[in-house]
Amino acid sequence: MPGPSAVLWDGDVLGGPRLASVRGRIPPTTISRLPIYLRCLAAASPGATFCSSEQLAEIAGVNSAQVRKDLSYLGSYGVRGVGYNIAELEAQIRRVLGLDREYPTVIVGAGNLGRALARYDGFADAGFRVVALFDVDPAKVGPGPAGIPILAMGELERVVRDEDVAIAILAVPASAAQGVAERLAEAGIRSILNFAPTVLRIGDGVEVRRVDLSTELQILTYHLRSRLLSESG
Amino acid sequence: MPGPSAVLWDGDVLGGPRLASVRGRIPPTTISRLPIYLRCLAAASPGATFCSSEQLAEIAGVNSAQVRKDLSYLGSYGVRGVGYNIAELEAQIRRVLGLDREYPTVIVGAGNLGRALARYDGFADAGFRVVALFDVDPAKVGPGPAGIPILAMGELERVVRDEDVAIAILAVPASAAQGVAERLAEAGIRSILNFAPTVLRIGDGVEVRRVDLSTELQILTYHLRSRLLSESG
DNA sequence: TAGATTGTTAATCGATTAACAATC
DNA sequence: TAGATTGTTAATCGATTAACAATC
Repeated sequence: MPGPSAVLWDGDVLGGPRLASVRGRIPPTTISRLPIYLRCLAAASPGATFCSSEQLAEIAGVNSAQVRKDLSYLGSYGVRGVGYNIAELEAQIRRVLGLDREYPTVIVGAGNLGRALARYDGFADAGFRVVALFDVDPAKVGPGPAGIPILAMGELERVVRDEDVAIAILAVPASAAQGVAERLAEAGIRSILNFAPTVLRIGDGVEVRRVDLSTELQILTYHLRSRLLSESG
Repeated sequence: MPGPSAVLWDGDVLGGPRLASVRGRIPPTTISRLPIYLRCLAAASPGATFCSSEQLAEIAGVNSAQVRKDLSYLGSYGVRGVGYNIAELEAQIRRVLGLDREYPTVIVGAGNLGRALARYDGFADAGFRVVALFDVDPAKVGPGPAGIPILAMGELERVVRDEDVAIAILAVPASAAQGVAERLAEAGIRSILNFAPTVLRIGDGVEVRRVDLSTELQILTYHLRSRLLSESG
């Protein structure tokens, strides 16, 4: 086993004995594709044991060289002439993404979006357990959707501590987002999924990902418009 | 005026006389930042007339050289030594993104997410008018959220035609997404915002953007895990 | 062995950013 | 003019992809 100074971090810390280590940084673009591959593998033919990069690329809608390069960052899970062992590869991707445990999650903002997200099955399916919703409006406090309680904002720090919450989903108005994000960071949250249409300014210790619904639509209209112009021009 | 062969497309087609043309392709990464800039400009100090690339960069959370490069693709809207005229720049970004008109939009899937999206103010604020929701479940057909009707899937083609719908928001289960996307394409929809956790395989004539909620959370867990490992390692 | 497919190299492509001349 | 800031160039960085040797 190499000394700790030889590796940046080591996939074997949580992994099984059969599996090679993950060495060095995995590029962000690769990370963002791993969940897609995971889903494609889960959807692969039930009987199959192996899956080629070509097949995976076809389902995921990417280039097969990209699949091979992406997977090479995880270590060697392919068999030349055969393909990738589906079960092994799935396990390794889950391990690299940290999906071999459950993540207590809170949703801040119990408006339309927050409540819909609380009911969204996809989160639970992927191992994200929503332990509570929070809202500034005292009238909303009480039993919430899908059996998840809606709590007062004052409870935030206590719940984060008691339930060991690592992830917060931010579904508050843009005007409130920055303030709430700062409170979450202060309470010890290290990961925020931000649905508020605003750029959060927060320390490096907190990872923020933004899901910006209007922005996505506006990018679509750019293409609609340019297609229109090229047709009429 | 240059001949049509000299430009790929021309921002003046819908633009005012004062404004320079947009020539050539705007890089996708730039397009995806334009909505952010637009929001930052709208949020800029109400009294101000000009805004520097440095200020804009600060609010948008990007490098100021990037702001200048991005904006340079739109033509020359800055004044050296002064900054960008906020109102002019806003107008030009809206024009480039095609936001100088309204877009009739449909939401397919009247589940939790579809209904929450129908109620989401951000869409209407940005000029996206949701004309109808659609659902396979006949029991859901009838008056829907925010005064928007829930219609049977059979009505899809008629509504798309009659209301000149260009954008569809896909909020159906993954298993149904591909089939619905093909119907939408067939009906003449050119832009799809896909919330179903699946990669759509569809012709080049249809622009698809994916919003993948579980994937976003899984990217967060990757960083949580690697932070955990580097702390304990 | 012959056929298939990986893992990796090297080329290409595109995006970011520092630096600075142009110019308000 | 002096100070400020743009617009653009060139350097750097990172991501994609074709090609192919390694090898099952």
